[in-house]
Amino acid sequence: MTSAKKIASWEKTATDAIGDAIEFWGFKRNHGRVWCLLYLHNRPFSAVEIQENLGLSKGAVSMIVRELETWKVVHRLRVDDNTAWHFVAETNLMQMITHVVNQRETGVVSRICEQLQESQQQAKQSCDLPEDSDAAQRLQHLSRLSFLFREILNMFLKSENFDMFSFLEKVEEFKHTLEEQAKRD
Amino acid sequence: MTSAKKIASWEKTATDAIGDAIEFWGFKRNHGRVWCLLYLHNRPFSAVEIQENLGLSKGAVSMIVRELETWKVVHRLRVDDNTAWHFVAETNLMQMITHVVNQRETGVVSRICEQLQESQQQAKQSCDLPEDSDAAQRLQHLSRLSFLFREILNMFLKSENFDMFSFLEKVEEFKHTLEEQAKRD
DNA sequence: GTGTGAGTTCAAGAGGTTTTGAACACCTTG
DNA sequence: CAAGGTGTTCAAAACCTCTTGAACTCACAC
Repeated sequence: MTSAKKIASWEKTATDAIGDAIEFWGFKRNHGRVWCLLYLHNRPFSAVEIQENLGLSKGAVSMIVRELETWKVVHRLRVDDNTAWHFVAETNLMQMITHVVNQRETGVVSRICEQLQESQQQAKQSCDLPEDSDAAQRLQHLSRLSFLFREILNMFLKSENFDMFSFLEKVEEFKHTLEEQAKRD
Repeated sequence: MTSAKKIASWEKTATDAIGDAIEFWGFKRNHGRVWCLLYLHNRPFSAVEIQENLGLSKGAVSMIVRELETWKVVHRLRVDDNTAWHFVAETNLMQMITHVVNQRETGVVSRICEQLQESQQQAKQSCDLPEDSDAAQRLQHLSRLSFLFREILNMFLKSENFDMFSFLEKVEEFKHTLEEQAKRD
């Protein structure tokens, strides 16, 4: 509870850096710290070891490693004679990131796409927004932008061979419609 | 204070959607809601109008519009005879996003790059980490990954003509080193 | 059964951020 | 200068998320 026990200075710097990165990204700082500790050592750690190395509480370690497991960035395993669970970090960085992005972003982005479409529907149904009005066009732009993001995400996700070319086309196309809109203002 | 006054149903759906998106992105929900309101109407709004349309307090509107101004996603202007400030949304979506990403991400990503490098330095100086050890290589990988991200960001930022080709090369190169590392495990 | 250690859960607390609203400062006008 | 509308500030309140640590379950050993 008083803080870390055995961790080296360079390890603290690294785990904190990854912790900060991951927190900026919208996860908990300690998710990053725990994963990084395991990744750097590349051997099974018991919950107690994690607790001591990073100065976390028993409960915190229990929750964090389980969350890391559901993101599939940490794996649980038994070590021979030992009765306690041990944990190792996923080491395939690219695959790991792809997987996390998939779980985390896809849902949110899709929901926003749907909400914006719903807004367009509502605007049509209530007659207070002529379909060719300025506002309707702007709403359309937001909606299109959200679809563009979804498309980028999907391309990145099935990115064995990320189709940069059709992607670039889409970006250019979208930029074009934006510029036309800007001229009309 | 009791909530919105005149906003239409479709507007509420849209502003909330953008609010959610922007909040997921790490800003305040109300940043997104205010910007979206202004964007959809495309005319100068006074602080009081914003307050009434979105059901915010006087103080909140004051802070939020000022923050939006510093991000350059909203502009302040006087409207003819009127004594009060009015606000309009930036409408160039792509430019706007690029600009915000620049301000927001660049610093954070660079800081992480530096921290990871510092960790490598510390590891070298204290002799507890042989330079060719497993852990040192992993640390190297993290460091390289952070540089890759910075590179992607920079490319996106000066993306008049985003150089997809050298970008792809870099990604492939990095993937390659990761695969080699994976084999050695 | 009793004891021990591992692991989980959850209510309470700590910590952090956002919003509120009252106080204040500033104009402009009568 | 007094009045009224506008804009800012900031301490307090509301809110939300994360962590703690005690209580509990479970499994195994003696």
